[in-house]
Amino acid sequence: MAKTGADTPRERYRAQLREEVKQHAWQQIATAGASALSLNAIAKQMGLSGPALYRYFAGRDELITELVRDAYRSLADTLDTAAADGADLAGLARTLRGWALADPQRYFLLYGTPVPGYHAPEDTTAIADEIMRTLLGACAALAPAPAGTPGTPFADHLATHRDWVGDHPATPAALHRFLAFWTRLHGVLSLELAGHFTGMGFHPELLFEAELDGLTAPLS
Amino acid sequence: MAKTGADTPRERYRAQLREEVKQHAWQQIATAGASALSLNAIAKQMGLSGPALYRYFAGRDELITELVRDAYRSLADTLDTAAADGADLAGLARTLRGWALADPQRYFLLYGTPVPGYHAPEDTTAIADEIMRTLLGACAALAPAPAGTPGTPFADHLATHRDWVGDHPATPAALHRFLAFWTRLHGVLSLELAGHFTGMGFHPELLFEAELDGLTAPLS
DNA sequence: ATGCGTTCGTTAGAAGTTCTAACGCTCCAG
DNA sequence: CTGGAGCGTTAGAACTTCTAACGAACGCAT
Repeated sequence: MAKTGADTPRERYRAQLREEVKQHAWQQIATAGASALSLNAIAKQMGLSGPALYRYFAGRDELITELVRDAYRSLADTLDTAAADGADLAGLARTLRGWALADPQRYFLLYGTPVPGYHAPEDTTAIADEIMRTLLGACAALAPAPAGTPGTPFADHLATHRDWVGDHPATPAALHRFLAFWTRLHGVLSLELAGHFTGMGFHPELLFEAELDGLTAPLS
Repeated sequence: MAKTGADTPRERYRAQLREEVKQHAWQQIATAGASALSLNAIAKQMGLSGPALYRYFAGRDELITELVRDAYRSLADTLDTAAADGADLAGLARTLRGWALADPQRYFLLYGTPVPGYHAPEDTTAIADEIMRTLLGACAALAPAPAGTPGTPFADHLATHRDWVGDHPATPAALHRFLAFWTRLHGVLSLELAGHFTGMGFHPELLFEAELDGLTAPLS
């Protein structure tokens, strides 16, 4: 099952050193942001000199892509295990918040300001889709609105624009709920993590919970 | 009134060249992002060489700070004139969306991923406060909920945590509405501008309008 | 156990970047 | 018209990513 094929000592060493590089990179990102990531500094921290890291990463971009992949993987696993432990939509929301607060720059690496030229490779978007499916499942698992409740106009639009859903059997109302869930929680989280609430006096967690309340109730 | 005191020819020239630098900087930011902004490239584009720009900006950081200030000023003015033209909360929301779509990287410069070390100078946060006040005013101008409607729990919290409001006579419900307005619209906008909706098939504008509908109705 | 070849880490260097220092030139003010 | 302030230049330091060439170490196969 493990495709972590580290049979030969060389491959084992290689994998280990790559991990160590990534660990230093995360530390550097957390303290100075992703744009300030320096291969040279990492090499120096590890006791080797400059170009040595190019044996392990084709360049700065590949390292960052690898970090993005790991971050997506970490979030997907965190949400999946929470869901497996019986977390409902609200539980997943709090899990997401905890994950984001644990390392804001990691969250921003996934959902922050995009670099205009950069296009994410196929497999990272695949993990992003997995995350969406997990959350969408929790949205679909909520008790549906009582029969006769009129659907939202946007849900009607989603009923005919659900390419992104794949074969998930979610109702348009669930799709609308998922998009509201995603965008609202991202809105609160990203502004909080960016420090736009500091000095305002209120507790961001309470705003998060207030939004969550509106999200688990029937959508207006 | 105009503190734009460009009396002497030198000061006039200086101000003009600063503007030209900023114009090139915006162009460069729009195409490659703020992190890729290069003083050298701007100098080359303008026909002068490298260190010449240090007569006009103390460094890259001061240039970026100036751009942030201009961006805040632009957004504040755009919203203020819209409000002066009688725009209500929904109108201001659409104005905000138009402003953001016109130059996504400018929006991200204000509300995107923060640089861990950086602290915005006093005056930029003052303009940010002005923007908040404009939007808060539009929230307060909405028809209040019918008497007897129970306030949200978060509004109760805001009733005792309103340091940030200054002396604005907004009700706790209006404060809650403003925060929901800000975070929800930022959520939709930032994900849309970051390209996270591309390929999903639905129209982001309709999601924006759906969120706006929920925002102008009484909050849950 | 002993080559031999792959892989590793090194230094050297090119092409960038920001930013400082020192030097003329130009233009404006008194 | 002359002195000084301001402007733009080149030189250079200290960085960055990344390529190229070299020696050394390691492990696999014989």
